[in-house]
Amino acid sequence: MQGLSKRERQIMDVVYELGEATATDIQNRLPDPPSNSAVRTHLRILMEKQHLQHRREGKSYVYFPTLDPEKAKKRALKDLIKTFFSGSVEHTVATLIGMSRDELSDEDLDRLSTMIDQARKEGK
Amino acid sequence: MQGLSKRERQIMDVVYELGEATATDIQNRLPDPPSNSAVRTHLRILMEKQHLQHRREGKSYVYFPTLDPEKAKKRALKDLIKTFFSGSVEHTVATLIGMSRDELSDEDLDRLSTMIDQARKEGK
DNA sequence: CACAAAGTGCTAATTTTTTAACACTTCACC
DNA sequence: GGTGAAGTGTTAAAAAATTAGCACTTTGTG
Repeated sequence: MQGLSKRERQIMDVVYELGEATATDIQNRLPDPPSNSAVRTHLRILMEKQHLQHRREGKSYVYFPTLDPEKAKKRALKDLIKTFFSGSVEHTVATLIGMSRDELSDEDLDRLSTMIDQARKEGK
Repeated sequence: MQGLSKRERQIMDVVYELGEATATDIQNRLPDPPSNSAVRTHLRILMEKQHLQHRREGKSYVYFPTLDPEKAKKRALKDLIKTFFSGSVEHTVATLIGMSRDELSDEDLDRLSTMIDQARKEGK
C-alpha cells in the first residue's frame, strides 16, 4: 500500500500527460482499459494517497496532480538520470540531442545555444 | 503477467543502474528488501520475460539486461518526454539545463555547445 | 572425497492489486 | 417536480504479485 502500483502509475502518467482528466478520459487512454468503475476506484485511492486532487465540472470530476507540474518534471528527470545515466546531466543532454537531430530544427538548436550561453554567464 | 510489475520494475532499475548485478547486490539496493529467495524468484521471471540474461561467475549468477543499454536509455527518455514534456525535446533540454546549472561546469557547457554546433552542421 | 559455506529453484501460501456490480447522486429538460 | 442520461462511491470477489521455506547444487578446502 506504499508507493504506486502499476495501474496507479499508469493513471498518474495519463494525468501528467493530459494535465487534467476525467475518469472517462483516463479510461480511454489506459492500456487494456478496465471498466470506468475500476478506474474510479483507483482515482479515489490516488486521492487518499494525496497524489491527485479533483474539482467538480458539470456532472463529473476533473482530476489533476497534487504535485506542481514543474517539480514533477524535474523529479522524473532526476530519477531517470540516476538510473540510466549514472547521474550525468551532460551525458543525458548529449544522448537527447543525438537521438533527435531529425526533430530539432536549426531554430531549436539556436535557442538551445542561447540557453547554454546564458547558463554560462549566470553560473559565474 | 504482461509488462513489468512494480517489484520487477524496481529490480530492472537496479540492474540498469549497476550495469550488472547478483541477487544479493539487488537485494541490498531494493527498497523494503525482501528475502534473497524472493529476489531470485523475480530474477527467474525476468529471465523468462526476456528482460534479463545471466552468466555464471564463481558460485553465483550475474544478471544483466537483454536490451542494449543505449536503446534502453533512449527508450526511457522518449517515454518520459512524452509523459512530462508533451513530446518536446527542446523543452526537455531547457529544463535539464535550467535545473542543473550548479552541477554543470563551464567545460561541460562548452562541450554541449560544441555538440549543438555539430548537430546543426550534420542536420543540413 | 567429505564437508561446510554460499548460492540456487521450485512451490505453495499470503498479501496486494485490480476489477465490476449495483445502488445512489447530479443535472438538463420537458 | 418527474424522468432519463451520465456520473459517482462502496463493496466484495477474482486475479496478480510478492513472499519465504526448504531441499538441492556448486565450490573451495582440508
